[in-house]
Order: sequence, then structure tokens, then C-alpha cells
Amino acid sequence: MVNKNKDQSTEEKILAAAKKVFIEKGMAGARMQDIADEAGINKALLHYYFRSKEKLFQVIFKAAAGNLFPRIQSILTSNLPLFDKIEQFTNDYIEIVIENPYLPLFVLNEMNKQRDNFIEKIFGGKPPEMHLLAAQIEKEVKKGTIKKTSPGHLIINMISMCIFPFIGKPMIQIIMQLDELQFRNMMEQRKKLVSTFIIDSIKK
Amino acid sequence: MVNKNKDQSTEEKILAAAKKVFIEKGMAGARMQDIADEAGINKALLHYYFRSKEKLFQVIFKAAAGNLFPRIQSILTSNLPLFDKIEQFTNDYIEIVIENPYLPLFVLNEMNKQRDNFIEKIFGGKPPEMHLLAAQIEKEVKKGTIKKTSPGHLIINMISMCIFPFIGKPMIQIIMQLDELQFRNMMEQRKKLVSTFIIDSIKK
DNA sequence: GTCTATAACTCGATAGAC
DNA sequence: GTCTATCGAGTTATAGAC
Repeated sequence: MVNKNKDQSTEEKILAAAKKVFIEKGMAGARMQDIADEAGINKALLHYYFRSKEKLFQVIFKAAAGNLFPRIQSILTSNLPLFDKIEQFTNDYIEIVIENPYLPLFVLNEMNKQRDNFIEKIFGGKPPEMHLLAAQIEKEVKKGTIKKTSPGHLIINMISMCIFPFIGKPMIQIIMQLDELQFRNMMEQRKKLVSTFIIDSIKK
Repeated sequence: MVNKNKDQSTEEKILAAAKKVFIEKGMAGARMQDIADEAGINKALLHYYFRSKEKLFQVIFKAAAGNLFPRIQSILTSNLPLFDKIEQFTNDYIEIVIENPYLPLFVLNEMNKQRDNFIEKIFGGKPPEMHLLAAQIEKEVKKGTIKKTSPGHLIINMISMCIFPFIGKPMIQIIMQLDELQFRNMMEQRKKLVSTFIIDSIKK
């Protein structure tokens, strides 16, 4: 059931609070005091459970990145026909990001700052493989069902159109004069529109 | 000529250093000491010229945002035919971002953190207008040259495919196993490919 | 204008009582 | 496990000599 505080263990309360504060302010901008306040506990308890700010951050970051990347991996390696794959990916991925709209900026922002080994941290050493999807696209090109298409650019375009609108939300809202509800409605529409746009572009 | 330090006034040295440090580390992560070191001057001089870290940051942020937004505005209001407009925008915008690859993440990141009035700060009260481009698209739809197309989504798609690859660079490099040179080459290719992709998608 | 020195403050982390 | 109190490092900002 929905017990926002009562039935939650202290550790869970800390994790929920840390997620909120880190995503909102980033590693450098977040304060341990903010997290303690948000969790309704004392600052010292944070150190009792997670030793340091850095350690706590890594837990949150791994969880966040683990929500964004495996979905891409699974679509890159699934066995669906190409057009179905595109439809499923755009629909599902936009849905995920609608429910976690601040995740992409948080993860990409920290990835750009930390120069070290994400691959280890996030995937445990094995990054996603795109060769299967690339081969599938080449096959469709040879069959003549789609135009000559660069698999790499196609994947970049697909991911860009799913994720960017949420990162660029304030910019888009200014340019298009959208309030919260209008923006939300546009993102809902995109679940169908993006795959149509992509397929229209590559099919002969 | 290219006098990186000698002929530069102290103020210019500070601005260049501040731009570099703020873009790399963000407002919260940057230290006045870092900026002073980068500029080859003393910490106290920063306050002599710009009073506070916050004030210095605002100068850098305005300049950075002023580099990204007016370009969009100018394409939204220019008088070119639709397809030429799309070609020119994608080509020019990607070129700008290739030369300033960290600008988009910096600007969008800070826009998502500061909840206040950007429109004032960046545009002086008048945000870009997209009605002209929207009308142009509607006109082409009626003429039958392009499919029924949502102007809003088309603009979002266009901006997404130009900007996102630079924000998501580390993610893309992991998924596609690209080194620096390969990534750079892909971005060069995109200057032509993105407009082709868009036009293929909307033309009948 | 530019520097050194330092004040004033913030924040992560720990000690120690309960 | 949880709290209060506090230390010590690091940061912005200023005072004041040159």
C-alpha cells in the first residue's frame, strides 16, 4: 500500500530523499542537510548508513543509470521485425521518461562530469551491443524494404527524439509557449508520432 | 592576431577563464580559485571586476544562452522556402555546436535548476515566435508538397537531432564504441544527414 | 589595478550520549 | 539506531597595503 513514511525503513527514506535532492541539484549542488531534511531525519544518520556523500551518490547514480541504459540494450538485441522494434522502443522509452522526466538530464550531466569508467559502474564491464540491430538494418536495405540508411545515425536519431524533449523542456516551453499540461500532452502524442516519423523517413 | 594572454585585458581573461570553468563544472561545482588559476590572476581580482560568483556566473550564462537561442529564432522567422530552411538550420546549428560542444548541456542544465525568469534574462522579454514557421508548414500541407505534419513536433524533432548527440556524447560513445575522432566524423556527417532524414520523412 | 591576509561562513564528517 | 554538538577543511568575500 501507499505508506509514504510510516512503513518505510530509515534506509528507504534516505534513498528516496537522496534521489530527489541529487536529481534536482546534482552531486555538487546537493547538501547532506537537504537530504536529511527531506528524509525527516538527522544528518549524522546519513553517514551511519552510507559513510559518505560520495558513496550515497554512487548508489543513486547507479540506480538511475540502470533505469535508462538496459532498456536501450534490450531493444538493440531483441528479435522483433525492424518496424515493430522501432515502434516498441519509441513508445516504451518515451513512456519511461514521462514517468521519470528528470532522469536523463541527471544521468547525462554526471556522465559528462565524471571522466572515469562508467562501463564498469553501470554495466559491470559489458556495454550494450548494437551489431544485431545494425545487421538487421543492412538486411532490410538489401531486401529493398528501406532506403540506404546508416544504422548508427538512425539509432542516434531515435534516441535523440525520445530523450531530448525532456532535457530541453524549459527551452521548448519558451519557444512554443506551452504550459505544463500542454507539454505533457505533446509528450503523450510523441509516443505514436516519433515512430511514424522515423518509419516514414526510411521506408521506400 | 592570436595573443592568447598578452594582449587580453584582465576582464577578458577572467571571462574566458570563467566560461571554461563554469561550463566544465557548472555553477555549484565551480570554484572562484579555479577561475583565478585558469585566468592566471588572483582570487580577489574576480570580486573587484564582478562583485560575486553569482554575478559572474550570470554574465557567462547569458552569453552562452545568447549563442544558442537567437539562431533558433532567426530560422523560425526567416523567409526561405521550407526545405531550404530545414537544410540551412540543421547544417548551421550542428556546425555551431561542433565548435561549442559543451554549451547545450551547460545551458539546459542551468535552465532546469533555476526556476525563475529566463525569458527576461535571455531575450529581454520577447521569446522567439514560431507562428511564421507553423504557417509555412500548414501552407505546404495544403499545397500537397508535404504530408500532414505537426509544426511543433517537427521543430522538436529537428532541434533534438541537432543538439542531443552532443549532450548524450558519452552515452553514444559507449553504445557505439566510438573514439573521439569517429564521434567527430559522425557529427560532421550529420550536418547533411539530418536534413535529408527530416525531408524524407515529411515529403510526399 | 593587483596583491596578501584574513574574516565570515558553509559543509562533510566524527565523537559521544542515550 | 538515532540524536546533539562540534571539529576541521574549504569557500566566498572583504580589508588594506602597494
